[in-house]
Amino acid sequence: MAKRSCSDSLSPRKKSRLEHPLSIGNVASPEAAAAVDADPPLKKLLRSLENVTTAPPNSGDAVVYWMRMEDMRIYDNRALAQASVQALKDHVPLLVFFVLSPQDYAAHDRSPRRVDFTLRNLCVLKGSLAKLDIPLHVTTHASRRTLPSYVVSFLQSVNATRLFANIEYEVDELRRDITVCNLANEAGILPTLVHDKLIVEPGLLSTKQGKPYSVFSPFQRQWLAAINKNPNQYLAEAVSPSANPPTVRDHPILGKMFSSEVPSRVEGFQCLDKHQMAVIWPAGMDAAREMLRRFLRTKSRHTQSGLADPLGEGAETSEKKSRAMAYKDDRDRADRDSTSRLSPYLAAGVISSRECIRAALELVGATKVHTNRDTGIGMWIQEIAWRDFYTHVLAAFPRVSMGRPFQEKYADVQWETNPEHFEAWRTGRTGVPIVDAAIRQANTMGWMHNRARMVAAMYLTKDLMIDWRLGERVSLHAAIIDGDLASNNGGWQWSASTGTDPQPYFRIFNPYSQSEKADPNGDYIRTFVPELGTVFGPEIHNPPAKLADKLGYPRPLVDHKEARDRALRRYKNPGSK
DNA sequence: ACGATGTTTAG
DNA sequence: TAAACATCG
Repeated sequence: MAKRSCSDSLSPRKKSRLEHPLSIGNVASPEAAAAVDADPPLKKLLRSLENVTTAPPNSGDAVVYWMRMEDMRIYDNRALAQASVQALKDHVPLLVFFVLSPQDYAAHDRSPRRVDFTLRNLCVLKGSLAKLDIPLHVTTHASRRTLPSYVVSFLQSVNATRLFANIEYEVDELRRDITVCNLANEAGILPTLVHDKLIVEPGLLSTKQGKPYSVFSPFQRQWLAAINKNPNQYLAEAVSPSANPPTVRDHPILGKMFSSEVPSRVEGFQCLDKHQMAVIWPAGMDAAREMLRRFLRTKSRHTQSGLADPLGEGAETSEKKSRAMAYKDDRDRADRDSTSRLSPYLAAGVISSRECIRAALELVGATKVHTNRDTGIGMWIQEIAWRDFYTHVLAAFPRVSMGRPFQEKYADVQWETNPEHFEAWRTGRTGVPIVDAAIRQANTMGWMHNRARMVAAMYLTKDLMIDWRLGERVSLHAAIIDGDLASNNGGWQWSASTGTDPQPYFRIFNPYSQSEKADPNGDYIRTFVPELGTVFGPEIHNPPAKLADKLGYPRPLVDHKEARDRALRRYKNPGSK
């Protein structure tokens, strides 16, 4: 069973496993959580970088860019850009290094699909880098504990002078990188870690009291102001890496790396529908850019079934609204190809969010970033702001990823522990069509429409009253190809009302009215819930028991109104039944 | 990034 | 009479 993130940081005494027949993983004690928040690992990393004492080395055989599973691209990649500039300056070749770390993937509940997506992207990158005579060396290292020393001995084995990497903001990754920096420093290798994932780096924005933002709206205001004040800083494209001198291929160690293979699998992460995933989510920057172009430039097209055709070209549009332009009105429609579908690419860093914003601004001829015009583009840029926000929250309040609710007052909310209910939710057999369609979409596509995510998550946490942490783990672990710890955690805590959302606990979706809005004709439901494939009337949103029985579709597990009252009761008075 | 319910308004 | 709006949870 996978362990929860950061578990190894807690003393065994302070580990408290909630009494729960369903494993939600380890939950940090309030004291441990407070301690991590008081001095977040990101600050520690930045401090240890300041303390690096190594003098810039002037001889060696390589500058190394260590690519990780969240920055898998060559273009607009800050660490890679800096590494390349430095390599050129130092007259040494640039080497790209990647370590597959199965224990980390297990600890972070990565899905086999996500791991497979990583491998597929590595294959594409290997070829693209080779064209620049840059070797990509991919290895597997089983033990996450010894990974830092493994990385540093690799650096020594290629006689590296410098190490470049983009910062990963998860707690375990930050702690790993602190150790790597210290070890590299001791070994005389100069480490450089840079902010790259977000438009605005974590820690930069703060309230008038100097505290990190914990509410989205004011965060977004500041976020926009910062970007518009200095767009060149925040939206600039990082320089593309220069080619190595071709003589690198003669180097006894680096030369061999051109012919080494990217592993085809990672032990314990067998992806059973590799081929289908490769069709829906092709790897590589070209695929990501094509996805972006489709969103910005084409009008959505729907298949006969009503399911948005994930690979359909769409109609190139000049006058008609593109999908991006229609985003404001269409984004809550689960039955349409209404969203960009870029999340797998953004999560893996195959495309940068900077590039997304640049392309969106260019489309509407705007020079300022805004989120409130009626072009649709503004609403889409807001989604990128949410992405930044949740990583800022994770960086400033790392306990949210250690099993703690952002709002501690909800730490004692009583959760139901019915394993049959959880199993029904996980497999898409809750008897609520929109919820089941959502879950089954994730199980078949590795991806879920954003509105469907909210509806499905809200149903688990408020109707079934099952712990959000279980949903958080399972959604990443089982099916989803686009898992990002910060966004996933933020989304789940939003759904569970334990998060940063200042709206009170009574934000409870009515799954049936949500269904009518997200899927007015039932196309989405019929596509993913074949039992209901012959139901065309409005009853598809909530099939009468007789009809459900006849079609072999399950009856609802709970009555929504009763469940709603139960949730209201429990949140009003955490600890009560 | 809400829902249920009651009240007002447009037609 | 239904859609829009306001209020409260």
